[in-house]
Amino acid sequence: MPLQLYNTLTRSVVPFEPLFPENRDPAGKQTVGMYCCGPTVYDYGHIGNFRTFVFADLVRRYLEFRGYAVRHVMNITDVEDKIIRKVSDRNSAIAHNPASTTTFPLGDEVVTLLPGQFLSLERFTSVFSNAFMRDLDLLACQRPHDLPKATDYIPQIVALIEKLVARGMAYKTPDGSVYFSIEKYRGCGCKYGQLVNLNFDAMRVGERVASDEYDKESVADFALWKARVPEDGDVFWETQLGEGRPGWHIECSAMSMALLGPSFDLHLGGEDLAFPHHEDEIAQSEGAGVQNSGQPFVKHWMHGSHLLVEGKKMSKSLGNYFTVRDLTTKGYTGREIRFLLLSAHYRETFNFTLAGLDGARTALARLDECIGKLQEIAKGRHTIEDSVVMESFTSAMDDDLNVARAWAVIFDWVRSLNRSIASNTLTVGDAEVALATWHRIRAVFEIPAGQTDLAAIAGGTRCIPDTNPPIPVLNGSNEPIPEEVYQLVFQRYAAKKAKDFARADAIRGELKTLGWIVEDTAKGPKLKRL
RNA sequence: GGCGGGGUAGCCAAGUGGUAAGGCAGGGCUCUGCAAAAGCCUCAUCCGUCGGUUCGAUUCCGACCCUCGCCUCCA
Repeated sequence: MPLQLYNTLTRSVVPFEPLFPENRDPAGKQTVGMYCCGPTVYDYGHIGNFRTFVFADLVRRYLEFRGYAVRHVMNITDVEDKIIRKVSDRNSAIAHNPASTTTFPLGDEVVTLLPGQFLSLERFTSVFSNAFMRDLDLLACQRPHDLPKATDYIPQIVALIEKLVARGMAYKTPDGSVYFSIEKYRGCGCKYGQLVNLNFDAMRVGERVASDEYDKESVADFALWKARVPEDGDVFWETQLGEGRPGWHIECSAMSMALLGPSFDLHLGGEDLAFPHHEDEIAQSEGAGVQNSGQPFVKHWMHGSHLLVEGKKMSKSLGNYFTVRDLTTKGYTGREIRFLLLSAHYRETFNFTLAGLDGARTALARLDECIGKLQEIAKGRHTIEDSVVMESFTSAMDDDLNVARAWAVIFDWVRSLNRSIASNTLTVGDAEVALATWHRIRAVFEIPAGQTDLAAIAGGTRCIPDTNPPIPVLNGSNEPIPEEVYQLVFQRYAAKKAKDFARADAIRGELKTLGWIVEDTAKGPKLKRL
């Protein structure tokens, strides 16, 4: 069965076929162009944003697993109303004392401004775009191949708008802004409302139209170019369209087509982006008439559902608004967050909870423990994958990325391995096969190595003095064991041998205060980091 | 008001016209001097409610209840 993915355009799960099957990379792999709407960098991203980015990462990794060469593009929106407002607020605070050097913290960074200098849009957005990159890394998301910033694509944006104006799809208003005309677009036989069912008569769109959009001919029309206004400060570009800045939707059209061509395979984003953002992207991109005849702007649209936090919509007042660093501050790791985000189907609203994160930690420990034992048995070697497990895994993932089913396959497999390990029937060869299997699967979920996964095996391990045969102290953590801890383990061994169990238990308590757990295994004491 | 998702064990979450995956928590057990964040076993007569179709429905149809989202910046 081929890979099947839900396509918002058809509202159904359909086989995934590259738009240009004949395009291959040097290695002979079919190429896939994939664009995912990225962050607006005015603050830290929250866990909901990252659900979408982890989802995009999963799509990319699974396509790669399936043998495609993916080019992954994600935009960084670095000019936008909220950004401009934040920069301007900051600058009006600074303006009170323009004669001296100003220093203030911004996000994770410290900004220093010389006398007379103001915070620039670029400096401001770089702080949060850097933070975004760090969060992506923490969640083990592969960096997209291209991370275009809107401000670097002004010429392409302007060119696209001019094309739309030339084709009569867009009009200039008296203030100098340019709007896209949905009526003209539909008049050319194009369909507006491909991603959502729109009933223009029943829409309550008139009720909540922002008051500053009075220049539009029709309420559904949207801004391509916003003419410069005083509040923009020095955030404007001098272009053939006049002074101003791009609207929001147009940057994605301009950048995606600049990097992936006028027609490409996949476009992803959060479910809220389907309308109006993605709908408008289609209108702009196809309205410009740059595709070859019969080709769509995007073949396959995918949308990730939102998440709830502790059963509620995230909100600061409810205290359930989490950024990635809020969670790491609470002691959770990137892999735990990633695992939890990858535990539910992407089109299902997911309830993200702290208890779920705790559960993720335990589940991951079970996985780590199993892989660690396999490493010990196979001495880290791996051969070929277990075809039965790989087939079950692939068939689950082929079914519109059914990660829940895929994890069930993995945990069933872990249980059966544990049974064999416990009964001493797992051969070195079995372990090598199992490790190869995990190696493949892990490339998709990319759950970073846990403690025992990286554990030092056999060679180099220190042994308890004067034991014959030597009893090794097993390191089940991913950091070196301190000398102090080694000494305590040796003392505990001596106490146990002398049947001074009170002393042995006391030492276990001491180790715990030092952050180490000791488990007595058949091979020797095993240390894990608390 | 229009459109679109959901409601499955204490919690999270798959799934099927033929009698309920997986994870966490809970319970039991094993190894152990004792332990373990070690391992194994166990844990829903039942899938929002009420009707209907069917030999048989949690799965199909209808109604209703509840809930979330989009229609406006938003992952």
